[in-house]
Amino acid sequence: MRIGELSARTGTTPRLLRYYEEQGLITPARSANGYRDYDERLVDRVAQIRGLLGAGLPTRIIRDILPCLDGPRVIHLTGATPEMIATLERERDQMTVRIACLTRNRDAIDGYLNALRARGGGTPAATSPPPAPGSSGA
DNA sequence: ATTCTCACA
DNA sequence: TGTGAGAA
Repeated sequence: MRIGELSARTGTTPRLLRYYEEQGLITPARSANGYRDYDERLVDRVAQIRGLLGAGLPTRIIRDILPCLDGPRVIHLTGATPEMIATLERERDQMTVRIACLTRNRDAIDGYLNALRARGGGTPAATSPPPAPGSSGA
């Protein structure tokens, strides 16, 4: 399939798909006309990439661990070099930090929402927006 | 509609 | 980590 179809089926913009290629995350074949030709399996692969990126992993790490994931489930335990284990441990710890930060911000927003609802109830009209909650890290 | 590159946030 | 512009 061409980039437009993969774009539609993965919900990512074509521009982003080229960017992932540039980062070495995917390597589509080329048709005679120079157009990228994406394999069917790339649909799931892009979903995996988006999931990992959404979890906060940098493309560099994803590029390293992606070959170790064949299906939705982890398979290549064989490629578990001590190097990779260390990076995975670091990534896990960073995720823990991000989760804590997200939790704080969610609670801050929740508290603000509750305060609003407690005194106003009605539509807040067009007043100036409140300052953002603690933006430390996330 | 697809390709590329350069530049920017 | 992404986006926009301009040209082919």
